[in-house]
Amino acid sequence: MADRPAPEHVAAWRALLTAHADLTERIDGALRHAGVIPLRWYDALLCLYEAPERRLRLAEMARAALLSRSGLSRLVDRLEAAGLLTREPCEDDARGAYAVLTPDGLQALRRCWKVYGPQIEALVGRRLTAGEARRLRKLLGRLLGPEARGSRSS
Amino acid sequence: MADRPAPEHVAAWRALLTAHADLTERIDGALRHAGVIPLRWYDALLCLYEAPERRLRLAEMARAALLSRSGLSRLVDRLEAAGLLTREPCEDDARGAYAVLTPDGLQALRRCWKVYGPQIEALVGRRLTAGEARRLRKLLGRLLGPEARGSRSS
DNA sequence: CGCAGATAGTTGCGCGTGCAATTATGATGG
DNA sequence: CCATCATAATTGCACGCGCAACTATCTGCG
Repeated sequence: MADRPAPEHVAAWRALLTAHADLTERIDGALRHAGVIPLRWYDALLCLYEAPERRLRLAEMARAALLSRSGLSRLVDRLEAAGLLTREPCEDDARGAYAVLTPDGLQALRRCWKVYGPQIEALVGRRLTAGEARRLRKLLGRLLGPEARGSRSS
Repeated sequence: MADRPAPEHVAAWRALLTAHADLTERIDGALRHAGVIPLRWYDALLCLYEAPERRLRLAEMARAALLSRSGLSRLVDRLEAAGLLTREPCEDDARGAYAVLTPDGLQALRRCWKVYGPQIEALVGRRLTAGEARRLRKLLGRLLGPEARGSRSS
């Protein structure tokens, strides 16, 4: 019942919180200082960039960008106002809409990467070897798992 | 100049963002659902709990709780309004103030842990062995480092 | 066909946050 | 002793977010 977690697990979780807060702040600060789009915008636009035809349904985009639907809706408002993407109606389903990356959006993405890339290199690349980074990615990936519900099933 | 990061490092960074967003959302949801204090409040109160005499200068607390000063100031307002801590003037320095944990605050901390602990166990403990958790913590810890300023030197 | 229920997206609302400016106090130098 | 600058904390402001409620459309069943 109590399910008390082991100290190692708590420490790992707290390290995750700290590392995230620290790195996010530094990177976002660097982006702001350089006058390029913020991290959230980058993430959202990158989702489009990686999608087939550089377009996504808004709900997909919300999932990919780790945002709530309403949050995404407003973000798309801002990105559209900035000319970095456009909304396009969906032909199959009149309720739905696509967000489509514009040339300006692609350019913003590239400009941002000129700052973002070096930041990742400075904050991650210089601190971890390639092998360590792979291990880190794997360990973090395990935390997402399919509900980890070995719980009972088996 | 370009400092392009290796794909492994980018993947690790993205995994960190994803894992943080996913776990934070789940845990905070569980806390809200259980009607206990949210994660931020817990973190802040825990800083006090771990401090000598269960009191901290507000600036220290801001650092420990990963918040800006203004953010912390408002958070302390809310926590004080909820009776979970009190502000006490600092004798050495009339500008400063301490935040001090109250008995109610301690109780809130314990109640929250009853939900938070099992969540960590479910989301981290069941997915990583103790050894893996230790490795994860170490890798994440390396990301904070002392500015990793080999920068140029070499 | 027509209505109930599900689904896509948007909007009202309140909250929490950071930045910049402000207030109050401490430290330093003429 | 007073002026100057640094520091601790708070406050004005605008922004971004999620939840819940809403509108519009699609789906299925009688």
